[in-house]
Amino acid sequence: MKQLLAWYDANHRSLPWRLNPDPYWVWISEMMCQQTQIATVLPYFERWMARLPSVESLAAASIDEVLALWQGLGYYRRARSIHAAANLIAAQGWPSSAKEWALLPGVGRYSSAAIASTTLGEPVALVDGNVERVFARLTACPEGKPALQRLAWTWAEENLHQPDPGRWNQALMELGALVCRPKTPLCDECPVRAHCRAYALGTSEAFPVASAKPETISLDLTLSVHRLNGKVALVQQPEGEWWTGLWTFPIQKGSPTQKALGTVRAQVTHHKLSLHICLVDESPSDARWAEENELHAVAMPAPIRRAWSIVLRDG
DNA sequence: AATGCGGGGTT
DNA sequence: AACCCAGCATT
Repeated sequence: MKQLLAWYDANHRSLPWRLNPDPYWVWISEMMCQQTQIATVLPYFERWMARLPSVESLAAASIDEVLALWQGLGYYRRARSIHAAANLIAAQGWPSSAKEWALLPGVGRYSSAAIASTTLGEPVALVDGNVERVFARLTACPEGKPALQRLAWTWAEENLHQPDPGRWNQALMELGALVCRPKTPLCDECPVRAHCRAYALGTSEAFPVASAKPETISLDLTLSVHRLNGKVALVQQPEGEWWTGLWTFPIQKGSPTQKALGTVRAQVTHHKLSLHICLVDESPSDARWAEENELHAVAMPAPIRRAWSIVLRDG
């Protein structure tokens, strides 16, 4: 498997946090990259570093500003975790091992290993979606998700390249992202195909074996847009609701009783949301009235922002 | 080990 | 519409 490192050196993407493997940069990048594609993250990362260039500036920022910088990335709890962790780091200093990293909110087994191997050179293995797929094909693993993950972690630990764990981990993930892709893997370009059981069988695309998908749930929600004198009513979603902590128009469960101005559809994990937009005259009881021309600076989920642009166009 | 958490882009 | 993405936390 030594060919992998040479391949990585010659073919890896030049990412900001690789050019500057500072703990702050690597940590933020790992948080943004959770369940999110690299290409999506890049513009958010640049904007973030321009505004919050250090852990001290992050700790001093308001959660509203952090959420606004996060707007559009999804899984907004990550933004809250980062903000909370920044205050811990500002008070206690940087973690000095993967084990310490994993004590911070939002940092689990994968992220702690990624950060520690990259910034500290600590010999800790990791498995993400890429490594899991690489492992599944290399070994033609017939197992579904739970067993596959367990086996992949064991494999990663046994095969960690001790002299340079950070570069090795990056190389495994990069191989999964660029060559050992989910669909149409580029096996002819693979530096380790000589070791690949699925390639030998000619069935690379059959791995990893698909597991049962959760049933999609359809939900109707009514979005009440109250406008008055150039202002609009917003509510901040509480814990336990969709888009916790972000600003939205008042939301009721169910279909509207009046005719909707339009409908915005959004997919949230395995939920399919239909957001019916209704214009309302009377003022809501419990809301913040925001100037319409300041709305762009408010942290709103992407579907809500789409709903607002429909109101501006047709309302 | 299995869910819940509750987004977004790509094909 | 399905699929996947540098997962985490809780049970």
